[in-house]
Amino acid sequence: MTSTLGFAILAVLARGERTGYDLAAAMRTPVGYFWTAGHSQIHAELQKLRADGLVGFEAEHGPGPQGKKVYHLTADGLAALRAWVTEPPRARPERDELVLKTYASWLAEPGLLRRLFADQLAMHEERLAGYEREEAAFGGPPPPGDPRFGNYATLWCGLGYERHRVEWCRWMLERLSSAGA
Amino acid sequence: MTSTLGFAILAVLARGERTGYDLAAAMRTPVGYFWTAGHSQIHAELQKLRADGLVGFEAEHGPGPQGKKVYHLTADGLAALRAWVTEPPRARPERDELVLKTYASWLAEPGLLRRLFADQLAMHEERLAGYEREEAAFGGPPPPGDPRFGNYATLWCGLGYERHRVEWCRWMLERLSSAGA
DNA sequence: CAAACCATGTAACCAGTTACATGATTAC
DNA sequence: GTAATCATGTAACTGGTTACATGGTTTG
Repeated sequence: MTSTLGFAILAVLARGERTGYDLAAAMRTPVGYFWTAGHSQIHAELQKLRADGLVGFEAEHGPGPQGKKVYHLTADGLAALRAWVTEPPRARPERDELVLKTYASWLAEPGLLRRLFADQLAMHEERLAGYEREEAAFGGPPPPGDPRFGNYATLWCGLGYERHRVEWCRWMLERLSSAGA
Repeated sequence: MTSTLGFAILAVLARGERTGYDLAAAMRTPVGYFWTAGHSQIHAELQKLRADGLVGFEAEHGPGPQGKKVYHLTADGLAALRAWVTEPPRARPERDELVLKTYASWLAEPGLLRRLFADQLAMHEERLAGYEREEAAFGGPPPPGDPRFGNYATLWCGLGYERHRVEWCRWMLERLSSAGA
């Protein structure tokens, strides 16, 4: 029973062999935009994946007390990843603290509330601008089948999400202003 | 150090006294759209909130081996909730399994992938239609300061989110169709 | 030679889920 | 009377975070 984190690791490894350290870096950027994990979790998961025969490694001489291990997908690992990709995602409960605050926002001081949403708006506008720069660097979507299609399609999702968030923050600020201080 | 779940409970209690059972129901609908918890977690959290003096309860005779406890906010609880509402939300790591699958989608069979996104599209269209019906029932936003403002504003966020998701699924399907197979 | 980076691992803790356990009240 | 609902709690487990622990390699 491979966990979602396990598949996240397999998905990175499908693009080329990596050390645990490299995987941790990938789990910050770009995979961190939709799935994250610290290095301690990654090393533990790699041991499980290895026990299940989904990854293997070559030990190399390198830094640290244990040297380094370069992990790669096995044939079984690739097959498991391929099968997982098109299966419907397990529904996870939503958890959005800003929306929860919004639910209780009728209790808040209007000035402080406007400040909260103005800050959130600025943050999402900044992220959006960053994604737009990234998108421009692509110059159009790569074809499905190209690994870069995965990067582009997730970026496109991020663009849509940030736009939605920006619009919602602006809508909130309008509502909060029109009702006076 | 009250947890976010603690504030979710306080936010519900701010609208009126409730039993743990009632709180669990609220954590399914409507709060469940942005924060969820099972009843076991809620009872445990209520004990902590009580130890911190943020809630109190009246024991009543009722069903079950322990009777029932009707919880209410204390003055401290209301103050803590008010202070929390306008503080910036703690950044949580994103975890979106569908986007992770998308990242690995270059490996997938095109037909199965189209099926995945068609199903997701149908699901989000259905949710969107439901939210639109709810929105129509409001007949415009209540003023901030009205508890119903909280409900309306979170609903508006949900509407935007579902629209974004619908658009992204459609974009994916277009990309996947134009590339043949 | 010092700091930053590369590299792997364990342990303790916290949050959240699922399963177990009990039993009164209400509606049919 | 029986089933659904109301009602509260504990225990075991899983996933994830933070802190602890070690030490080699590279760059300035």
